[in-house]
Amino acid sequence: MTTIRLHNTRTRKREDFVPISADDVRMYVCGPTVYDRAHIGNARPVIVFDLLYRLLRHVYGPGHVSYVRNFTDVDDKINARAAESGRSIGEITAETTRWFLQDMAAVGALEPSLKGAEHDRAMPRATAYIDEMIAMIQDLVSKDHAYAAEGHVLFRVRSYAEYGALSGRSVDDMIAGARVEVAPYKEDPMDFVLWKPSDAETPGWDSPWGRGRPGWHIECSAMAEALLGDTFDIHGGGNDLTFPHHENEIAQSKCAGHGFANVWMHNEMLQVEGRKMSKSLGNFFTLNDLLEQGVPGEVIRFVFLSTHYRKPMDWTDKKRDEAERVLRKWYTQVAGDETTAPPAEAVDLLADDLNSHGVLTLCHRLSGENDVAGLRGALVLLGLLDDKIPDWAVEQAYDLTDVEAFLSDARVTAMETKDFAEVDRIKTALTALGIEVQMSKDGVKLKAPPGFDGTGLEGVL
RNA sequence: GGCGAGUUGGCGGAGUGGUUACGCAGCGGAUUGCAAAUCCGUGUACAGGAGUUCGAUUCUCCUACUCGCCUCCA
Repeated sequence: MTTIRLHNTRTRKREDFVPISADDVRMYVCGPTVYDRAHIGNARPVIVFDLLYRLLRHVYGPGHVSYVRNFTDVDDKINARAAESGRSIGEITAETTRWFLQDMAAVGALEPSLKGAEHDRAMPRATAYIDEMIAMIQDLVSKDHAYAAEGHVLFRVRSYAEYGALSGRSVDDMIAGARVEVAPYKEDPMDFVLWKPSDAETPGWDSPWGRGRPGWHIECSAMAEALLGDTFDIHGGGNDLTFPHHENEIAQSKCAGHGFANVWMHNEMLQVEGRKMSKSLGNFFTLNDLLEQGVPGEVIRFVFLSTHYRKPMDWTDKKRDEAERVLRKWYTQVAGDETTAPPAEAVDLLADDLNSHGVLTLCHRLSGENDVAGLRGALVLLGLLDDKIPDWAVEQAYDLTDVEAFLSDARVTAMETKDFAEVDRIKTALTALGIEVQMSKDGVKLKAPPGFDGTGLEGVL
């Protein structure tokens, strides 16, 4: 069996991956807070961990992998969005969740699944696990790892000696550098909220500490335990979550007596044209914006896969264009073929800490060798190809036979008279329309650009 | 200030203790009426310094620079 090697943030080393149970390999990835469209950066962890999910399914079998990704549907940003828009929270979270799934499906991400369970249980909504969160908080309070104060419940960070191990910082350093306004009810500035009170307008649930809502960190700890058990294999997310989110998850779960995750994986951030994406720089856009502009999801995925997940990735128009050209070529090449197992070399590359770029390089080679089956298998493994070639890459059906004949006739005449003026005129005009003109001994061949509808041809004939 | 990741040819981007991939662009050639497409060929780049070593781009340390995180942003 292929040995997968993964970089573990916890140990800062690339390690052989040994699942707790090869019968059910379990992975948890932090999902979105559903208050708005997913921006392009949100797609990176989704694509990265989708790739890992596909690799795990390939190595251990599709029925032997459990992958959970949550939706955070209780959050102050959602509350704020509801207040400013006048819409209900339920409406906003339902719509945003739908958008998220559509956008991620467009970039080839499989939906998570849980071995032996209903499919949608693998994508838990935080609000469906409030009872589990309350139970976990009660447990932490009973073990003295948490305390109630003024309607809040706070995690006592000093009670967990290992706090900071994942992100490599000491509690004292954190306090020294913290720009935190310390709430008066906190025993220690580093303590974080497990539960907070809700007023009448804010969503809330009854609890031993009064009506309130959970803090963000406890959600993932509770849902991971409920769905994957108290010890599982891989926990993933963007590297901006390493601290404090993942550090806090570890503290909560470990103190509750769970083994929690063995391997921690973090993807690097995404930049746009060399700069951090932000609304103030005007380079902020959503996945949906790109899709609406006609950028195919496969092209977006290709660009993401062309940089290793642990390196910063830059989204540029140049990369987008190049990705489209390459994919169009490959898709044309593998069209009509049957999908077979991916080349072992492709699997090995991916197994080496997800060397997706290496697999793309291999695809270039397979394409050059015209190894259609290998190329197709590799593309399927990468999630760049399903059963059929995407519509945008299918050779355009626009019939140019008449034009080909017309040009061919003119060319035959020109060959005799040695006067190529008319042929050149036609060629130039066709090229201006975006049509690719190929002339050889065998005759004339024309290729219409994507979406060509014949407009402008009357001026040529 | 602390912590983390990164720095490879014109651009993108892999990888390796000892001849550095691959893609794009460029250049040369084949082919073509000319092109396009295709094919062939072509590039002495590994941030700087010190150390370990017979030998380092690859390991260690230091410096510089870039990016991210430091209470809820993937």
